[in-house]
Amino acid sequence: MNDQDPQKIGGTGASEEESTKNALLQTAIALFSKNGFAATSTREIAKVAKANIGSISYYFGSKEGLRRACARSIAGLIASTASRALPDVDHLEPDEAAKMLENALGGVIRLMLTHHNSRNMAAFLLQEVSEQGEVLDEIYTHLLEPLHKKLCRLWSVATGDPAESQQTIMRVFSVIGQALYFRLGEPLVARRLGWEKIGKKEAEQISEMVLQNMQDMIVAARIRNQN
Amino acid sequence: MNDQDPQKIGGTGASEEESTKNALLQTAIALFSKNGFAATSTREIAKVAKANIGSISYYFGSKEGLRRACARSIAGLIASTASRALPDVDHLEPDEAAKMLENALGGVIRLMLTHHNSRNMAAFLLQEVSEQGEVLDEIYTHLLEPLHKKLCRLWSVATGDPAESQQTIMRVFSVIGQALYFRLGEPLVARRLGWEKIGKKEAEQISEMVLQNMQDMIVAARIRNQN
DNA sequence: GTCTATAAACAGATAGAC
DNA sequence: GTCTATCTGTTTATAGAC
Repeated sequence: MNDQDPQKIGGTGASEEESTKNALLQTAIALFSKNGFAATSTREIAKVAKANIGSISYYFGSKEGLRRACARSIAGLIASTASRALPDVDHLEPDEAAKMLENALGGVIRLMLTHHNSRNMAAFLLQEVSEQGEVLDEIYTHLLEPLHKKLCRLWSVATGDPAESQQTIMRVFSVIGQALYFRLGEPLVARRLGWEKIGKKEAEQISEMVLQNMQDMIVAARIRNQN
Repeated sequence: MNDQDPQKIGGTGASEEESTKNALLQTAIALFSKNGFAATSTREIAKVAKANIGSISYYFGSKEGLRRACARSIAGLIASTASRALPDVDHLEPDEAAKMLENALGGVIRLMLTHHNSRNMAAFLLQEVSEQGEVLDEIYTHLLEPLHKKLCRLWSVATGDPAESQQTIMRVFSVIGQALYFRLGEPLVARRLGWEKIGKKEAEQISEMVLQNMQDMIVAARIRNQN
């Protein structure tokens, strides 16, 4: 209806035999994200992906197996993207660390609010978290924890706060939360602001504001640490 | 057949004829919130509520009707609670407005993170927003918009920012977003902080930190407005 | 108002042809 | 690898007894 073709994501040359598998995966991510896992039937996925219903069992074993594959695919892509955006965190000056935090967060916000696949992925992960299924463990261990620790180290260098203190951990979560909310509450946010949808221009405004909030928080933390 | 008296939610005083209806409503909110609308069968609701399956049709017409009733009940309760917490917003000094924002936000965070019904309600509303169903319109018009406008006026008095500017609207959303994220991402947040769950003590810590962030944002906004 | 039985549609999974 | 037909169980909704 509205989502465009579920294309290969970061995908380079998936072999011809796997194109069906990949189409199923991308379609499933899109539909699960949009309508939820339980509300999406395997028949619908197969139909949209232009595959037959049997192929889901063939490639993924079951509907639950398809869900796991979706989660792994997304987590892996985000992790690799993040490790490229935050290559080396050590030996930085406070202002460099702050700048790196800004770049990373700004990039994530713009990507999450505008890029179609990213929107789907964020929605998918959120549902997995709220349903607390089996994949949650994997998401936490392989994706969230290493990424969050890296951000906390950056925050520590930028502000002088200790990197693994409860305060720092919560503070970093609250910055992430600001960004995520604009994706999650998009229908409400857009309407309240008189926007038809959140496009490139609107994402830029949101990004600027969240980054300014973070900057204000960093400045305040530095002042607190001067005492 | 509308849902006034949303006060009786954990309800002791519901009239005898309506106790079945109320049990169905509360059970539905809990199960829809926990497992999602599509993943929850009417059979399960009836069983948990100790009612028979036919009673859902009898009282609410259909499963979709039950969902609408849940949304209305929650929106009504939140709206009435909020209007009690924020009775009069006019003729305030900046520091009074800031204090009122703090009290309201702190109250919401503590309630949302600890009180069982509030947790369910927040989860339910979030799902409705992300699914963009019919009730979304009602939630926006009767709940979010009036409440958000009130908060923006408070923010305006506290900081000097114009009340209905895009900046102010986004800023208030970002504060709400911080609070909501800790509810939404609770499984991840708790694990990262080494907490088993978010209880009263933990909610207090989160509340303090978010309120400090808001205070920092208000101070920074005041400074910007001095130019 | 409450409850049971049942209809009609739909779900996920699979066997087997090609 | 792909596709169809079909099995088995579950879903919502409803008709009708009490």
